[in-house]
Amino acid sequence: MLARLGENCPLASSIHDLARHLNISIGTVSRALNGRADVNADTRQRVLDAAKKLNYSPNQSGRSLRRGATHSIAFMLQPHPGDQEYGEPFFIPFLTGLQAKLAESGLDLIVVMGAPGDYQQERLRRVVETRRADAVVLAWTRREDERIDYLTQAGFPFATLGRSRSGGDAYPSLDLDFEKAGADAVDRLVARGHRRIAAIRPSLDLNFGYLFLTGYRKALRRHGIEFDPELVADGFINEAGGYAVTPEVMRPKDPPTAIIFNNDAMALGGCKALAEMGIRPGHDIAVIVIVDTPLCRYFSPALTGFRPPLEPMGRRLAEMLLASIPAFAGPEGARIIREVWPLELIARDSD
Amino acid sequence: MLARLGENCPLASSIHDLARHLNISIGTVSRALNGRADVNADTRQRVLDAAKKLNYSPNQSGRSLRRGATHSIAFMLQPHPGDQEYGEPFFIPFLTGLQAKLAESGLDLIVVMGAPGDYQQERLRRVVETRRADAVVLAWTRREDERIDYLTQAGFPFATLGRSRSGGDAYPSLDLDFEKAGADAVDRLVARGHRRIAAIRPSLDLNFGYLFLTGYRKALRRHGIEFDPELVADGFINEAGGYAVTPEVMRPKDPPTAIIFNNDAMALGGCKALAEMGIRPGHDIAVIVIVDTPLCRYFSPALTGFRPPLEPMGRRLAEMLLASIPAFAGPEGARIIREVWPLELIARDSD
DNA sequence: CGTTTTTCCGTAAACGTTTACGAGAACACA
DNA sequence: TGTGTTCTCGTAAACGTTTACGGAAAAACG
Repeated sequence: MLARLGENCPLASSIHDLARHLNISIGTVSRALNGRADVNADTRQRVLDAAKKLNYSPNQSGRSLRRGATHSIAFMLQPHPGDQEYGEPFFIPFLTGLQAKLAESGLDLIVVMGAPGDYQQERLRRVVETRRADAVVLAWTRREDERIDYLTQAGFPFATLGRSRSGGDAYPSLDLDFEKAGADAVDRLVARGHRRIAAIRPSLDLNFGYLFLTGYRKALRRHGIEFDPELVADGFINEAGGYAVTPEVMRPKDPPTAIIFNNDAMALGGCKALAEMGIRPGHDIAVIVIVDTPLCRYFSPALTGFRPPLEPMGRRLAEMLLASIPAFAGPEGARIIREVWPLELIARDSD
Repeated sequence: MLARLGENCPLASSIHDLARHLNISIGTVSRALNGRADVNADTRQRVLDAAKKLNYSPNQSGRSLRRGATHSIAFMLQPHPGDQEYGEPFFIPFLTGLQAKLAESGLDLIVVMGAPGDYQQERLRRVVETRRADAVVLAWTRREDERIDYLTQAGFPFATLGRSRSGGDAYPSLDLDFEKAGADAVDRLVARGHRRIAAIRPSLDLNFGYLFLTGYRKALRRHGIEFDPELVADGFINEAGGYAVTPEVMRPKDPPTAIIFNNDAMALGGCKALAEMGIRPGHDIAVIVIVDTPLCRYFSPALTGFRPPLEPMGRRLAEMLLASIPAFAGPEGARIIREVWPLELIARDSD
């Protein structure tokens, strides 16, 4: 036996209470509430009034059970291994947009926390198997992503923030053009006279790190610069990771004159490491961040980088997810939309 | 009509399927699954085996409906007004601890997003009225908090991260000793020769900002320093807020020689503003942060501050919440626990 | 006025669980 | 053998909805 509402909870009226109060049947009450056509306009109004007066709101469990749908979408939020003290601020604006758009369709957004490290498989199964949500939204996509394989194989609706090679094109996805951003960063640095350009990436198989490096290498080749693996390092995708891994690329002989960091947290940690080595970002070395946040703007020096439009991305991915689900898509039918958004470089003081 | 699972979803077995497969009644299956005593050990094993084989897992809606409990706890996550681009990383480790402890009791943690600005009242009502969760956890407590009034009046179980004057002592709460931290910061600065000490707080009525200022003022008085309201400023609780508001306390005549920031984001924004004024934190002015995060450690200079033990706090608050709910509390019965944890100053380079 | 259509509403089943109740079988005891 | 107890299981109701179905009353039509 688990928690029950207190007896003094004034919000426990059911559809039966309304029916009794109005002396009509529960069927009529339900139809009136759901706006069906076969109910008299007058009785509908009486039901609506009574609902407001008795503070009625539908029991979610009952409704879900009957409808076979929960009216909610789950976002899988995953602390990364190494994030004991600090998390990813990236998602809050994204979730704000996601929830705003979902709310317009009467859907709730729930965020499901996983334990660090298990990469969500277990949590995801739980959400799917207990039918806690009608669809899920995934982030941190990997190149090969077992979550995507699982969901497609299970026939469970989902959408992803980020691309993957898994699952074909059968699901909606929204991603940023990290490949182009990587190339743009190199172009800009080369135009400013740099030839030795390092790259700091998150470890794991995160796809955006892969895409970034692809663009980086292509641009180097285009400029006739030979790729030097010693100038690339992978680390935890947080401050500690950037801090730990940046010294690795600062080779004693022929060190880089510029570093591209894959995200803001790693850049902040990396700049700390540089400072401790007596190297001043923006003066002694150029720094560009691929995925920045306002943190980078308020850093000294303000870091040049690409700002992802997180809130619009959340809204858009919600639209795309809904469009892919037959029950939600309009008369034109369900369709899978995949988008890759451009990333715009914002020049600040660090390069 | 909303989304339904795809037909190829292999996870749709119900208790009836198990019963049919084993040629026994659904009652027995349910009892076996729930570990009740009145079922033969042999049949129980057969049920368990079949459940695994048919990939059974209980339908959450059905269970919730029957039990009158959802087996899940909701955390209300709220983007602040002004957080268009960036969110609060503070909560991820807290949520990690919360979910870890709840999972030990078989409970799910769901995070409910609100829209920025409405301060959750509407979302909260929705969660409570549709009975989406058995209890909720609140953060960002204000001195007078209508959410707390609402929940106590509704008799709905909840716990808070942070204290409030609302609702009496009828609910569990876990807070940090911001008053002592504020005083400790002043003590440390005074011991280092400072007499003009500014304070930057979040606006709104957030209780921890109030507590901090109380400690600050008490310590000033203890040291015989007159309180100067011109050295106190309130702003949005993010980088932009710190950036915007810090110049206000840098009065041309008799400026402060030290600033205490209430949290990490405001401190980072504030340091940016200082840098643009040609004032170097750690050299020209001392800086202390009351609630820091690893960001402060990786900043240059590393900011002196107090680190909240977020993950343990999450675990503890889960324990406290569970202990307050009769259905969960052990034989000793439900009890309300309220705790205030000390905050330890970690000296770094900024003061 | 008789017939057909429309409007409106009540009845009851169903969604997947849990659980109170009772019944049959097996067993113990006198 | 008769009575009482224990073990195990099936039956059925209940949780709060939604909805297919049918029927009564009203309206429309000839």
